[in-house]
Amino acid sequence: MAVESAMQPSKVRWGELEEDDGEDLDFLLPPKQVIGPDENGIKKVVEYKFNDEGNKVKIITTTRIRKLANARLSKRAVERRSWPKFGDAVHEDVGSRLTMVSTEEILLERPRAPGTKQEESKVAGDPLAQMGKGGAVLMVCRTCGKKGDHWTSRCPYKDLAQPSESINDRPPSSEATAPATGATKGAYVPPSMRGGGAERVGGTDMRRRNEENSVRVTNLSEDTREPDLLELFRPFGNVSRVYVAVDQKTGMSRGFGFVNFVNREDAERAINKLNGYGYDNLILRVEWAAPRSN
DNA sequence: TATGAGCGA
Repeated sequence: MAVESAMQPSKVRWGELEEDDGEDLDFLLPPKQVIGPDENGIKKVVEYKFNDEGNKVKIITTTRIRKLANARLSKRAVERRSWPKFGDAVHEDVGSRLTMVSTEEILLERPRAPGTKQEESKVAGDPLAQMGKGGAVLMVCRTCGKKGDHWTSRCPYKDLAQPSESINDRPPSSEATAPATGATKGAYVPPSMRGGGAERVGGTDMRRRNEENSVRVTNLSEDTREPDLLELFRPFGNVSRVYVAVDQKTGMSRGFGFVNFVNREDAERAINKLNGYGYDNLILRVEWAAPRSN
């Protein structure tokens, strides 16, 4: 009922509607004839139609099919015919064919499509090596081991003693943090259970997401992504979160991001060292982030 | 140019 009648119109396609105005009398017409092509390459098609006034009209279409030998090819095309086979065609019997379907694998590199995430970004290779686009990749920093970015003397980490003992480097069940129950050593202890169930570790409430020690990084090049930021900041200490602001519509980086450190001192040293540091041909601005407005 | 997501009691 209601449903059926509602669906009825959608079954008729608009393209078919036009044929319905005026009856289709084509069956009254003689069939289409194709004559030739003859030895001169002339092909004739004879067909009949009704014109707008409803009169029968005979339509003859004459086509000349150029024979290849007579075809007026460009000089260059003729010349190509005499080329020896090359590429994949060398090993194949392709007759006089000049073109082949290549089976060569070609990897297309798409600039970040919206929706794709960090896996595609520079972290796949050595990010800093790729930074020295076109430049010699002979530079190898003896301090941090990065290639292609900077010499040892310019290493942003060069006068870092060593990345200060970061929490992740410690076994999770050190005396201070082991649960009172005395778990097997090496067993994972969720932060909320560390320190005998007390929620405070190092003065921080570990049950809440760590929004502390948030560092804002601006003037990022547009192809800097989160893994790149992590690479850059990790040497200063344990990073709890990296975030690069991305335009939801375009997928383009908005040129700034945030890095959260577990330890405030590490964040501070990162700010001191990386603020003003040239990265991807831009000068980074690194400073304490204001708390999120939300 | 420039201070961030989204999950669901």
